[in-house]
Amino acid sequence: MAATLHDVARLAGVSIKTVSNVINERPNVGSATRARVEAAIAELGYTPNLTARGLRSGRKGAITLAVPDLALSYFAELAAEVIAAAEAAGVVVLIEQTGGDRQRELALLKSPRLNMTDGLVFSPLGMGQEDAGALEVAYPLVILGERIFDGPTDHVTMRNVAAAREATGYLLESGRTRIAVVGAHEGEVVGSAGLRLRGYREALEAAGVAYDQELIAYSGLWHRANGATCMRDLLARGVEFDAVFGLNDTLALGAMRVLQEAGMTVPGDVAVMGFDDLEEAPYSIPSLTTVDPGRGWIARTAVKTLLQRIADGGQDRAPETRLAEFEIRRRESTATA
Amino acid sequence: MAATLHDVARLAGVSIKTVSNVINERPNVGSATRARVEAAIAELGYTPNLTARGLRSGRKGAITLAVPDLALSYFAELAAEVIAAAEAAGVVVLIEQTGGDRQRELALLKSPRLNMTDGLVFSPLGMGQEDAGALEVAYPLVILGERIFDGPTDHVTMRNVAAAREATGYLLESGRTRIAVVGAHEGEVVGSAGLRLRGYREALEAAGVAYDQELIAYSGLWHRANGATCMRDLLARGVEFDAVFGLNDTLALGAMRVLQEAGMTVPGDVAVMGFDDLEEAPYSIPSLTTVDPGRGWIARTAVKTLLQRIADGGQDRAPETRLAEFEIRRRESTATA
DNA sequence: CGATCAATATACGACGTTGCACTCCCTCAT
DNA sequence: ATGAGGGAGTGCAACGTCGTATATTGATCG
Repeated sequence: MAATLHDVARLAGVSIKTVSNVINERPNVGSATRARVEAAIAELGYTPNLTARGLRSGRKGAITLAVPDLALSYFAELAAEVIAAAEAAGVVVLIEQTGGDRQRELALLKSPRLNMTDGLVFSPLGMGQEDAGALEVAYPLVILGERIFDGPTDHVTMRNVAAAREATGYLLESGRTRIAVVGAHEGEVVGSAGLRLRGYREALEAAGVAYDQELIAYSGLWHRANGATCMRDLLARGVEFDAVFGLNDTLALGAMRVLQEAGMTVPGDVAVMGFDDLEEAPYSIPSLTTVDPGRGWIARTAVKTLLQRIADGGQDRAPETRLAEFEIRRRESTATA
Repeated sequence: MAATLHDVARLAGVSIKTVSNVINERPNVGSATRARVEAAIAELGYTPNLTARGLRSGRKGAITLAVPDLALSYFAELAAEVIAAAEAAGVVVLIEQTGGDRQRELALLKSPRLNMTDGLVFSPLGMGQEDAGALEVAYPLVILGERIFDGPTDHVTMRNVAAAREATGYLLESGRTRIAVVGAHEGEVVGSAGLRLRGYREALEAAGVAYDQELIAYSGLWHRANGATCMRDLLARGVEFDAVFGLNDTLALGAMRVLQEAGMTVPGDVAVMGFDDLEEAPYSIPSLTTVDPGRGWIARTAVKTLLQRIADGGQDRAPETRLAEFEIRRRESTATA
């Protein structure tokens, strides 16, 4: 059995409350007493029971991170940074996977499991603007991503429209005019797909290039396989293009593979642009030009914001939206001759 | 404030214990009473306080998974499967990252944070056989990987030697005789690198091909960049080879990129074999032949074994080692003309 | 019709911790 | 000498749940 405060108190010859005070570094403990208590703690190998502490104090020292799926690189890298940021603040992270399924996401928001932690960083994928009401919850919540705006909670996200506009603009400037899009979602307005497509259209418009519906390839989940499928579809339809904008890196890499299979050269025949700046982007062949959306900043800010809310307790400050800065990472896949 | 058993009991006009009995589906609750209690639960939106339950019962319904880094694809995909398996058993997963650092790993094993969960699935990377003693801990522990054998705990792992032998054998059978190895660890005997290299040597021996030290490229962490570096090193040294065995997929992909940069064709000039069967392996160019080491099975088995130990309580059954089956996934990177 | 028994429901305390309110005693200014 | 001030340490209660022991009820049986 693990030692308790009682055991330590008995050994040190003080009250259990004094031991508690030593552990929590409170004032009003004499240095001799403190030393005695610390010796007893060391001797018994005492560690505080975090469950009991959580019950008594209401603080658990843990947060939940909910993402669609850790097998999707973007979310794995995001999770890695969230865990690191939380650890730096002395907090642990519990991870839930929703599969990007709206029902599971809505269920998660009401799950009793959440009361195991002090708050939630939530990256929804299936929910939409119409579900904003479901974010009205009793615990601290920070949402990520671009499925819901102006919700009742803090929101940390990236500048999708501006970044996609700049990415597209970069392709246009380097002389490409027929830019295919891979991974669009039919009819979507908000959501990463919708917003990035909007940035794409804005850039075309600014450059006076006509938007051509033919160039848009639609897909479901942003898996590599779907990027490949989109590209096969474009090729099968015989659409002419000299550049591809993958709405994320995974799609871009899948598409690039098919392009090369089909005998086209990148960037010679076709330039390829991604979005996310995954760890693998510099190592594809050719290396992938992409948008670094500020993932690390997003993770750190989400954690900081959530912990702030938790520390604030019940006070209702107005919800805030925080936007990460982005940057185009120029690599080989868009090089000009 | 969230409702408690007391609130429900008051509303339903029964004792708090009866409510508890309803929630825990115990017998000896009349159906009329049960209905009344359930109505009260619904009306108040009561959910059990898991912290209090954890304190009282000693079961928290959560496990910890400790891995080096979620940004490493192998561990991200492993974590995804561990979480899925745990969820199926109604258990949540808390993730710790150790950075593969021996000190942090040792510290984690003694961390008070672990008492927030019921047990640990631990994938060490920095610890070695000499640290086996540190695995003697008071909580249920299942270890993964190949850093420590015959330790005091359950162990779930893959058949590294056999799989590497078969992978190498496959290259030999398809006519390759000068097989470079990427990602070896100098002097390592256990550990994935050491074991896979041993499998490689065994296959060479079985085929009567001499082991050539020149063909082995060493690296630290199995990042893509290190695969690239190894390959640059091999090319710089002017070593002749007609195949590359990357000790994992990430290394193989990094190496393959450099090969192609250098103007060599895969699999024409050089065949490339990986290990892990990452989600991206089928989508590289060319698609990567690799060893599927049974990651899903490992995740499920680790969770099942841990939950079994937890359910068993203090009984000390002898520790067991469970080995996953592997399979070679034949793809383009090793095709023969 | 009273005794017996199972089914149903309850009361009490404990899990290990921390917040609050308290006592004691020493110091220091008046 | 007196009282204010505050450092040091204590005791009690409570967080919300569940296990154990016990009380109550109604049904069954000889």
